[in-house]
Amino acid sequence: MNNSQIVFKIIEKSKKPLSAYLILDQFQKIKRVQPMAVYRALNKLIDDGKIHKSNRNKTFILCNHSHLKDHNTSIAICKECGETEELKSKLFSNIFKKFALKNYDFSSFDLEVSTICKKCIN
Amino acid sequence: MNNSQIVFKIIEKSKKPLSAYLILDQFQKIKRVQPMAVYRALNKLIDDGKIHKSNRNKTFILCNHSHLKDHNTSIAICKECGETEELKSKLFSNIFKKFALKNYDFSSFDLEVSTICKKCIN
DNA sequence: TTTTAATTGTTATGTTATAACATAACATAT
DNA sequence: ATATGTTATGTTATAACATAACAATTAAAA
Repeated sequence: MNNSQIVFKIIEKSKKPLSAYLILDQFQKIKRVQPMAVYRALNKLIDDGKIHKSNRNKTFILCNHSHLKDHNTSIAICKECGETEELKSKLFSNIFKKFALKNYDFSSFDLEVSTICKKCIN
Repeated sequence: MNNSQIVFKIIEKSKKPLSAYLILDQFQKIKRVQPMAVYRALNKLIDDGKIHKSNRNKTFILCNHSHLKDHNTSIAICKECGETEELKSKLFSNIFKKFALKNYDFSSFDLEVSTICKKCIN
């Protein structure tokens, strides 16, 4: 197993979204590695479309492959607990098509919506 | 002028989205302050709905007040140049109403879409 | 006026991420 | 077999972003 595969496994096994340094902690139980190794593996997995990154929480989550045809990604994040869920990008691409913005091109996008999950709402 | 007002002015004057530490640089031309002072001012401005933060680029931009009634925010960011633009949240709140997700509540959200601006598209 | 709350100052530290340089490991062409 | 290309990995250092914890000051309410 190469580093990317190890990192993928770590993310796959985790119930919670993991930050790069939490992934590093796990990784170091297997092998002595530096942060750079984790970041490189993460970037590769992102390039390969196997994981997504939440910019808000700086965590990395599995891609659920619901967007194989379009390479757009859309995720929801709970502001409270950090839980994430992948959304159907199609909904948004339709909006972007309909209400075109003169300054931006939405043929490829990466959307992140911070909100609150129903467990945390109280 | 208190710190928040100074920070607001700095953001207002800038043509480009500024990171916290770029704001700090500007701030220090006026007064000797530490990063904490900037972050506190920024958080206050965000709480007051006067600015938004881009999680992707870690930059702070003026709120254009197009969302006074709903307190939701939506911004587009160019992956290349970091330019940002505030979008009409209404478009998205409609989607979220229509295609309700069972695990999330979208009565209040904060949406960020990374894409490419037409200047950078080539 | 004194006590309370809010803001600001300061130091230290924590967290996330990349630059820069070097080597290993393996495949393919000469 | 050896040179070359390519991808993955190792390593050190540091840049960039952010908060904790506590002290001092200022503003506002009692």
